[in-house]
Amino acid sequence: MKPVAPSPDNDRYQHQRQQAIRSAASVFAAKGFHGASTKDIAEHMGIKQGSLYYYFKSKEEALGEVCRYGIEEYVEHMTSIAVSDQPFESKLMATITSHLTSYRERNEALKVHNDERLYLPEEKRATLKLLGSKYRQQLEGIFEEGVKSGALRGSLDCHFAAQAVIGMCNAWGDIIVREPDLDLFDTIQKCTDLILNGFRERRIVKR
Amino acid sequence: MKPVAPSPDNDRYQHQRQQAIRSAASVFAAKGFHGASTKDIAEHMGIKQGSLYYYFKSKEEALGEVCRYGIEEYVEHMTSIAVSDQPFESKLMATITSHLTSYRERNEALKVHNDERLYLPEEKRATLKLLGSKYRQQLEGIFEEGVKSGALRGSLDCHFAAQAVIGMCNAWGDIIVREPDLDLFDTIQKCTDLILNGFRERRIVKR
Amino acid sequence: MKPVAPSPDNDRYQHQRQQAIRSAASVFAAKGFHGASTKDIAEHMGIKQGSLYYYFKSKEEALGEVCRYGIEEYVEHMTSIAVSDQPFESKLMATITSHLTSYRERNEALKVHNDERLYLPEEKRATLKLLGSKYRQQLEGIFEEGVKSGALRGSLDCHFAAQAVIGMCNAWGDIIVREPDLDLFDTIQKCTDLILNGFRERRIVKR
Amino acid sequence: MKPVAPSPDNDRYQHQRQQAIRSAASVFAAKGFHGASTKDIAEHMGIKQGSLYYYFKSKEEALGEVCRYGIEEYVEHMTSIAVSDQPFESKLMATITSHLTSYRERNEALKVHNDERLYLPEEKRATLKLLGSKYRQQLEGIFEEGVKSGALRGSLDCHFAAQAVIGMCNAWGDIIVREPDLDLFDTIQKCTDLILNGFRERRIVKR
DNA sequence: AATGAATGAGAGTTCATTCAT
DNA sequence: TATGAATGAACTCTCATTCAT
Repeated sequence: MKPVAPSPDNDRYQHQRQQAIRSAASVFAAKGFHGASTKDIAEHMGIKQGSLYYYFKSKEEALGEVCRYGIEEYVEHMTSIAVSDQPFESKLMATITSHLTSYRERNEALKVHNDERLYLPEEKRATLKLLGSKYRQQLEGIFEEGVKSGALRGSLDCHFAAQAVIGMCNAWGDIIVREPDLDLFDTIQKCTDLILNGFRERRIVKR
Repeated sequence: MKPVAPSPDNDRYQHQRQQAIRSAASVFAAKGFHGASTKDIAEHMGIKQGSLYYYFKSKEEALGEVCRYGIEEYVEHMTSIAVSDQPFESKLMATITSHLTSYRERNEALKVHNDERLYLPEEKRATLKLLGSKYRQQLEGIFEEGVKSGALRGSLDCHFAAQAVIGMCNAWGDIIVREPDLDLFDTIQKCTDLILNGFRERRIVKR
Repeated sequence: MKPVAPSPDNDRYQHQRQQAIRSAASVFAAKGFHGASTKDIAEHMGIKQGSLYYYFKSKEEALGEVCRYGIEEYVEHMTSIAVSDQPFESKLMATITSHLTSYRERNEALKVHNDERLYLPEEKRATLKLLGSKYRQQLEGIFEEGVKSGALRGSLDCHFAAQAVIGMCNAWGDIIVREPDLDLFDTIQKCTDLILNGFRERRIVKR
Repeated sequence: MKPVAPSPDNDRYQHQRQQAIRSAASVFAAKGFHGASTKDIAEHMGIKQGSLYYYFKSKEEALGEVCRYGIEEYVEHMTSIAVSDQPFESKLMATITSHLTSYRERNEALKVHNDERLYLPEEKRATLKLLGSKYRQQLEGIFEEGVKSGALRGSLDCHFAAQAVIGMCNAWGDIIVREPDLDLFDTIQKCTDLILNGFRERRIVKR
């Protein structure tokens, strides 16, 4: 009675809408928001252009749904890592694993979130920003734990570190998408190692 | 060299064309290739829409010119770093400085190259790819030197390392654009430090 | 009579269809034929868009029914006035009363008839025109009686007079709809007075 | 430099735009705002659909311009009648003449104003309402003079009278548009006569 | 060297209509 | 009797592009 969308409890409708979101994610990821047409999306989904509007009020709403879908699960995953009872280094690796796996496996919606969310109206962007901030803050918390436990240097700027790691993971994500032959597990190892130890040769210091 | 344009030797023409490229860079950076209109570009430049076509054959050509302009200088800079006679660590820092400075100071064309070049036809994209590869290879070379000199660990995968650093610099570039209060020099320091030493506490090992 | 519709004798069906006509009248009156959507009508009636087509073959048929409904009762009323056995002045006042009352009380279908019937196909418009002409002719007849009885000037062009009175009543109808505080009875008095006596000061002529 | 519209001082542009307004008036008058398409208007004007947008920002702006054009000259005419130095009866006749002539000669924009202005946004409607009110008030003033001079009955409700006359003129206007053979001058005479004297036989009262 | 004017292709969106259920 | 789902045509509007001047 209250929702405007047609019979929101209807399973069939929900299922089809989910398909529509996935199609939109795919097309937006490939061509960008402005470069993609609603016809492209409909065709990808196997329906006619006009029928898309049974599931979305507008192209922009489709973008909004894709972005939300892209980041939501992702943030949930991070939450479960953050609250878990692992030592710092495991949490870091779990984060990187989650991030890169997500890129490789259903990266489209997340990529759209990262690249195209600026075309959303201010209001929706604010909602997404909250989710993104939550993600960053949780990662920040993990770094703070790491400092406390002595695993990380005391001088570390945890805010900057969290931002940097997110950015790096996105960059690595692009690489593994671009080069499908890269071994995922191997890459995760390397990335974690880089973040923890850097590239420099360890000098053994005698005292 | 490609004297299709009217009075190609004319200085005034070349100057105006350069202005047009800069305007296009600015507008493409702000709105994306498809989101920007030729009218936007013309207005930014202070001429009328139709007059743009005196400088570009098409909107796509404008994008091509912006991308080339964006990456060219950038690669030249890297070349001069690579062939210079500094120790490894200076070269690394010079690279990061060049990258981040470029983002903060006239990042627009470079940003367009990074984000919008996929809308170029295959042919032009190939040209740009060559330039990008050259950049990466030079950076790779720097890392190889670093390994040889003992500054970097012998186990380092220099190809991956170069890709990673480029991606990281782009991510950091986004951050410093997003947060204009960040101190540029300070950030450069932190980034170099992270790449070299990682976040981990250095354990002093006695022997 | 035109038993294309399912179960034409069914009382429930007829009742629902009448509701549909009233809803259509309401929506057409508010938004105009082209400005109103079948969804608007269905919502006003409390059913779903597609279900309207159980009652109407097309949106146009709905318009046709509304127009017919709007003018039919109206003409019937005029007929009963015309054949009644009152003096001319009572008939005139009864006509105006009927017209203005109709506007104030359930003017929607009549308003639709007046404003939107031109969107009907020629054929249906002809039917309505017949009804309208009948109305006008009956009014014309009343005026002719008035002339014969000496109540009206012998020089009166009864055809023009009937047209004029209908137009004036429509105009007054709009006014009383627009200004809901206007007293209906008072307005009827003024209108009748204007038609009979005009605005001019009566000069008493001595002989 | 300041105006957004292309070179508003340019004569050619202004002339073409005027043509566009006239075309829009014609098409809106025939089919109503929602029933008319921009293609219809463009075709009527002899240009292509998209080119219309060189002269109007939107279909709605076109409607606004038509309505303004429709009522503006009309109100000006009334003003010149109101301030003129004629006796009451001449002013009344001049008003009716102006109204009916306008309907017959370039009735389209005025008709559009009367029938379709409700589709304008509140803001523009307010502007038009001012003009309409001015017209009515001037007519009201004419009636008040008539009462003062003794030409009209002292009991006359001048506000209602002005509204009524406007409504009646619109109704008559529709009639003369519908019946092109009607003699314009003759009709004007009859209408004036009706308003002043009514339909009733004048009884000569002896005293 | 630059512009005003026009175009045509294609975009997003709406909506009357159909039909299986 | 009524609906959810889909369609396709038409609509308003945008925009890259052209060209005479």
